Amino acid sequence: MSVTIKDVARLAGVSPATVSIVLNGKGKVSEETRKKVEEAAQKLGYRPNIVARSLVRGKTNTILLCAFIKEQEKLSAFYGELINRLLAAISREGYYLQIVVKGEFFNGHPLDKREALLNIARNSLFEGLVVLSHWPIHYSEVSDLVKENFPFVIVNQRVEGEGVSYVDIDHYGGAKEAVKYLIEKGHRQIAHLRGPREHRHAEERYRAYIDTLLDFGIPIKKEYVVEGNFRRMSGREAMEKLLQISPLPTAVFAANDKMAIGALQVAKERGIKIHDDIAIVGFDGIEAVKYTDPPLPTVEQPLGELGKVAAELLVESIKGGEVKKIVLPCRLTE
Amino acid sequence: MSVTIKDVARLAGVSPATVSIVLNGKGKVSEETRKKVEEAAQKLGYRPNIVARSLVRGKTNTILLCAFIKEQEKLSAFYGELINRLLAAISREGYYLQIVVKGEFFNGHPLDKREALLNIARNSLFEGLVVLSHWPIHYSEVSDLVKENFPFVIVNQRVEGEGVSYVDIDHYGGAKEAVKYLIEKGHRQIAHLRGPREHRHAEERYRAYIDTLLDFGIPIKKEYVVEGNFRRMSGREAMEKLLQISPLPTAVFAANDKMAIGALQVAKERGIKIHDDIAIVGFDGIEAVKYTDPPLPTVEQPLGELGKVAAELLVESIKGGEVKKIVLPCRLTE
DNA sequence: TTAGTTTATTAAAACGATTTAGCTAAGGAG
DNA sequence: CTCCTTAGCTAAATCGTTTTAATAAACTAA
Repeated sequence: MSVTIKDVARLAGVSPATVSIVLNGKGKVSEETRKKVEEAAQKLGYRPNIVARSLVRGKTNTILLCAFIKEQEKLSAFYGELINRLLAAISREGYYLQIVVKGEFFNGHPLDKREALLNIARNSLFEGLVVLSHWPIHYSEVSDLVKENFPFVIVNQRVEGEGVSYVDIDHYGGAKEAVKYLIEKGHRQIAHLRGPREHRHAEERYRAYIDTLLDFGIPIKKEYVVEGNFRRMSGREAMEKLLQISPLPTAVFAANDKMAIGALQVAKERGIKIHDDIAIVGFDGIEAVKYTDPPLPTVEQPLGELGKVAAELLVESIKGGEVKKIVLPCRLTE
Repeated sequence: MSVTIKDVARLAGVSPATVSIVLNGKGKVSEETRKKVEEAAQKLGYRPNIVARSLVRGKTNTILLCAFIKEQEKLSAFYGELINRLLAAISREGYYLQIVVKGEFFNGHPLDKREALLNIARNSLFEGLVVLSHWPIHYSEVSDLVKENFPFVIVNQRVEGEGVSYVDIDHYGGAKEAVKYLIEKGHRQIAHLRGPREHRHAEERYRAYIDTLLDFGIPIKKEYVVEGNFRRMSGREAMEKLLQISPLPTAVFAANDKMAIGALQVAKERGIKIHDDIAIVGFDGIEAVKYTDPPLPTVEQPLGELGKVAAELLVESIKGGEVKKIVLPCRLTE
């Protein structure tokens, strides 16, 4: 079938061992045999079988990205940038990337949280594991990995405890920036269009909203906080509720960009001038807010950075370095 | 180190062969040994080493996605949906996905077009190859794959000739839809904001623009065609040029959404009413056009479908089925 | 009883590389 | 001349499975 090291050896008139030595550049060989081997390999178009190499070396140089995200969610719409940078960073270190998404098939059956991590690790196929999750992860779900000393890094969640590396985004800090920005623009009647209660990020952004108002001595108005579900339509509905309150808020901090866009649409339909009458600021940094009229300020999540740092942490962990817990700041863009 | 089949065999008091037979469900074993083996495997938490299995079986069940795209481009911004569906479809068939992007490292050195395809194929690591490319691919670049009978499918480009499967999008047809839509709305002064000359898709969309006008007996005005580079800013510049022409066009067909958005912005700044004074329609179906004011009609590229069909073609090809050339229609959404 | 068949199990080969340990020949030191 | 070193090469073991062919035991049929 395909060309093996034996074929090269035969053609070059040497042993397979010699071929291996020449092609891997280890050990000593005479200039003459080196040439013979290289020519033979060239002529036959020989490529080493990576599987065989992996078996004997005991490593595949592949890392696995396990994405636990909602089905409907596009892995890439949001995490595309993350994957790009992750891929770039690990490929530079000589690793390959394999991706598996929750609900999809791995080793025969659909990947689901519990069973997966440990099995995959034990599988011994991968050098390391990147765990990207939308839902909080409990220490017990990764303690086996820690025990086996299997390199992994958690992305987008924080898991305290020994032996765990993670990189997460500072939603609290980012949200504080957003609210501060509005306050510094002179707003005092600031509403918050919050995300679902069960969503950790929504909760953090909400906390930041409350804390920042308190920091500046601005009284909290309960009716200024309306809950949405992160989708545009819920932003519309929430905005409609807000517009019935008097005094009208002069600013809205939306917990994500989609809801901010919904709010903007309703406001415009009512003839309310964005920025002048009501300021709106979102969160996430999706592309669409650049193209609304007017464009909306937003708190940009450093998703690319997330991928890059995840790669760095993982590679360090593979090399036996220490685990690290990193929280990346986000910044507000207008 | 890790648990091997020998460990299981020893604990169960049988030979490794028996363990393999039990765990793979082939061959006959007594109920008694089956139990012993299963218990031992369970107890030790045994997982077969996939690398070893792959070596002996001669297949890794992994397919490789080779993305030849521009560096700055986000693999995922545009192709996210594609990858999602591709991944879903192949994982259902029991295959894993590995991704490598142009410019990133593969097997030691940065992946670049020529060398790559054949080498990778010969590598024997992968069951099949999905080639996603932004640039036209010449038959000679894949003829080696054809010769070696290595399963592959080309996505986003058309390569005529024997032994080649591809799935592409009907840019010409989609663009025709767009122009027809404008004509049916009563427009006769239709401008075209075309993409760069060297870009195949831009060229096809341009051809469709010309052909459709001719079909309807509408005279072509050379000055109504302005070239941009697919970026928003060039859409702005082009629109500014168009607005100096008299008679003013009453409609603009932009070769992509970003340019359409740029055009929209300029028009709005000049106080021109979109739809009433000037209709604009874009191409691509990016999310942002849903949130402009007003939202723009666009020709949606079925990127998810592209991924799904690619997977189907590839799997069929792996199974020894015949090659197919498929062109997917796009549809206009308002 | 004997030959033939079926059943349950396993020894050993294979997959294709890498790596270890050893061998030969040549060169150098005494 | 002998001993030691070194350079250059290779035979054979190894990685962890799967699979083939063989074996032993048990059962069937005549």
